[in-house]
Amino acid sequence: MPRGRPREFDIDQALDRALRVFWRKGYEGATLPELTRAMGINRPSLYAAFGSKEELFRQALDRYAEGPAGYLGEAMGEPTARAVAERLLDGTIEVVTDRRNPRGCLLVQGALACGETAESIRRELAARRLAGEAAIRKRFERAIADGDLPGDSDPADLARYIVAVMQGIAVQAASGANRAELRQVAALALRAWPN
Amino acid sequence: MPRGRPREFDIDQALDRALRVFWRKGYEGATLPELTRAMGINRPSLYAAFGSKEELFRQALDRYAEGPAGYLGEAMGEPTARAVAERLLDGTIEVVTDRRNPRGCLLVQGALACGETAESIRRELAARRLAGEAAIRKRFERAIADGDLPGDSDPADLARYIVAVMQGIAVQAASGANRAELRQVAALALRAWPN
DNA sequence: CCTCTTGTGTACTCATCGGTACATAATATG
DNA sequence: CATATTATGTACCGATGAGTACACAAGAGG
Repeated sequence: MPRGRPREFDIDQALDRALRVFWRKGYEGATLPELTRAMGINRPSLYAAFGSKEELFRQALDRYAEGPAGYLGEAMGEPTARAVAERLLDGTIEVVTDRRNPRGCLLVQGALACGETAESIRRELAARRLAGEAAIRKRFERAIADGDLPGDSDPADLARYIVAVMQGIAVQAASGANRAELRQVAALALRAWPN
Repeated sequence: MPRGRPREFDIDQALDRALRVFWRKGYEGATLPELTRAMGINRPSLYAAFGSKEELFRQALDRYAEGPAGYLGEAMGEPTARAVAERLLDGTIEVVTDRRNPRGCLLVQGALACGETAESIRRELAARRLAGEAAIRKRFERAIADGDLPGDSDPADLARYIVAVMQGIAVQAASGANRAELRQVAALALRAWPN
């Protein structure tokens, strides 16, 4: 049984709300008053529950990976490399054009406007982007073994290409591109796919 | 003859230095102490010469368009749509991997971590990105008239695609991708080009 | 030489940033 | 009921943000 006064808010819901703020504003752009207001709690409660703004951000990143960016993991389960690529692009478009979501990619948006303080945040985000790319590369390596990618394809190049297009799509969404326009981008990008 | 005490610094050089800081840190991430230090002047001189941080940023954007992003205008002069696309991708790679430059694209990086204050900056950057895309689209429309793009190609889609890849490349560069890796991305992207 | 104009440098303003001290409220355990 | 423990809310902290007032310096025109 938990001792002491019980927490009066739902910590998962609060984290979700914080994620939205970080997603919209980036790490440094999200201020504590904004965060606490969106989370419906006050400052000391935030610090008691999450430790600090930076720890809160890292937990929000984890939640992002499980939730809005979950399509990335799901895509890995597609049967062929081409299906993986299609699913990655479609998933990106779906997320960045969903009206309930901020436009753009948290891993891209979050990194900027970093004072020296947030240099560690910048590295963290770059590391997470690279980890995603590495997972895709590994999936494409398997695809070559499976025979659904030509043996002379370079899985690292293909992974980098797909990730670049995904990130480009995210930026375009932030510039105001709509779903249909982004689907055309994805379709064009897939014309380059080896077969 | 100019009246009063003469300015003791080169205003163009100072603007160049400011551009570098904005490029590296974004609009809000660039602080006045950083800016004045890089520019070699003190705060009142900055305000006297440029008006405000926001006006300084806008002037830095103009300089960016003429300087580091000048390849965009040059690319429009290429004889065919494909050559334009190649030049755009190559130019992007050149700029974002030049060791003398910050990594990434000012128009993408600058927008982030915007408090409400800087919402106008955000819009300005989105507008400039869209203006660049529109210029590319117009060039591709001409290419169709010239016959060096198939008549059933959609210039808007192609422009959006190329811009997306350019922006993706810029993000990848910020993640640490090197020139050779980005050239592979560009080569892959061009496999999708209509012929 | 005096004055007018413009640039420079120091030292300030006020707002806001992330983070916290402290008093109080709410629960579990004894 | 008493006490230990944890959460909440107010009100603060020092640091730093953008922007500026003001005294002084350097030139031009008279």
